[in-house]
Amino acid sequence: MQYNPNTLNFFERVYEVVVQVPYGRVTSYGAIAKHLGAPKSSRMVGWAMNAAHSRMDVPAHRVVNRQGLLTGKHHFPGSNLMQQLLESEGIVVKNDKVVDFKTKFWDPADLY
DNA sequence: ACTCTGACTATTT
DNA sequence: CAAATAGCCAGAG
Repeated sequence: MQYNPNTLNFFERVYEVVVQVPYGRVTSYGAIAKHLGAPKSSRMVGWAMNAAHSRMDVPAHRVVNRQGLLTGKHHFPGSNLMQQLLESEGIVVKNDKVVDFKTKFWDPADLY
């Protein structure tokens, strides 16, 4: 189902994907963007996360960059809340990077 | 309508 | 391996 990259619900679509990230798993901005049919709009996904602050149902802490780096940790309250949230889910974070990211990585396509 | 910005990514130095 | 570069596109002023 190819989405039409209209500005319509771009954020909403991002949220829909992010909320589906299973407990103890993480995904990347690029993967989400690609799933939305706009692989070049990974930055928009990050931007959407920024707006997702109002959405408490959006686990933004489960979204990291392609290297498993917690690039958005500075956008969370506190200094290391993002990492703590991840670790509380069983994710091992070292040096702001998800250990075994390859294994913990979850792709929206995995649902199908 | 225009310009600036950014929670990215791939490629190159 | 770290830093710089370029492409990318939608939101905000």
